[in-house]
Amino acid sequence: MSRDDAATAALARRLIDWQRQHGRHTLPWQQTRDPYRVWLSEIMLQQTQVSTVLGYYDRFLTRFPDVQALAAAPLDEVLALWAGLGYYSRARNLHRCAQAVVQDWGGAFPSTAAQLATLPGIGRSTSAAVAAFCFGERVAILDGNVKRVLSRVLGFGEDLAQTAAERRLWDIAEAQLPPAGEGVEAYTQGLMDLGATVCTPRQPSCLLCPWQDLCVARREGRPEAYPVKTRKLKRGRRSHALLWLTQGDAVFLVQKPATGVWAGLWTLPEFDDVDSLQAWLAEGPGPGEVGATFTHVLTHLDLALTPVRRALPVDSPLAQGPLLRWPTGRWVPRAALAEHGLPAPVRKLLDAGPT
DNA sequence: TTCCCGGACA
DNA sequence: TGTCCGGGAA
Repeated sequence: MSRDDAATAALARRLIDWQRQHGRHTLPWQQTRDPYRVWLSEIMLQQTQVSTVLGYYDRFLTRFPDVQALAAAPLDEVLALWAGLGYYSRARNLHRCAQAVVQDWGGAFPSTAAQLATLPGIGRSTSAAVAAFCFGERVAILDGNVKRVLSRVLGFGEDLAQTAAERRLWDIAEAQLPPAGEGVEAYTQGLMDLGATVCTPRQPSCLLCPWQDLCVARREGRPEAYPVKTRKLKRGRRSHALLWLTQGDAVFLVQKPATGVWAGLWTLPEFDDVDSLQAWLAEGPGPGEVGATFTHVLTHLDLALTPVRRALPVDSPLAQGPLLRWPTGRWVPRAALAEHGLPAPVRKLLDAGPT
């Protein structure tokens, strides 16, 4: 074993020891090697914080206790349980993946990272996490936490917006793995825990870090300078008026198309602007009440949304014919709202208002 | 309020 | 390479 190999092994060993003493061990998806449970948690944790996932994971598992139950469920029901988590293509791929596991793998997840990565919604990092946690495979993850931790400790200063730099960091992540048979599970969990609880994006707690004495970023006195990422995201801006039509206890909702923003979720009918919405109302029930505009931010888009509320009398004929303009539309009583997947801002809007 | 963060896929 | 969300920190 060369000196570098020895140093690498010592680094991994220290992280493993730290994870066992100071890492997280009681998250709901940690007391199991069941690939279904681990996979579900990893998909939910993509782009999403642990504290957010905690509110969804158990509920989802109660409704879909195994991959067969999930595969057999209607997509709408999966989306309804996913509503509020964001990135709804994850829920579609989750559903497709469950069906692939049942149809192509006899209902049991494949046991290698390479095979897992062929399934919908499972990329290189997620496949590695499942394979390491469930099957002990010696394979590297590289999610946002790990990019930060590794680039800091090793002083990796290349721009991760460049594909070549990212590829090199993947190679480094593989080279840092502990030797075979030496606890890849605790090592992988340790990287996640370190990134989530110690080596945070801002104000990292370096004094709690098992690698503090050899961390390049700390020695340089600027841990927050890593990882290096140039990003020039110019956000576009779009505005809509939302028709908030109620009748008694019910609200009129339409289902979004299968692609695009909030794919497959239920929302209020959209107009290009308040004027065109009011023009439509003027032909029927009369003007609505214009609410305050609020902004919803997506990765490349600022959505400015203005709700316009109008209540219809209980037996109004307008509740039927004119609404045929929206083929997917339906009246949803308050009690049935939970069965419909609503985007977070729409859910908040409806919860805040009357009816 | 505004800023910042984070994987997979077409 | 652009497209997908929501929450938490500043």
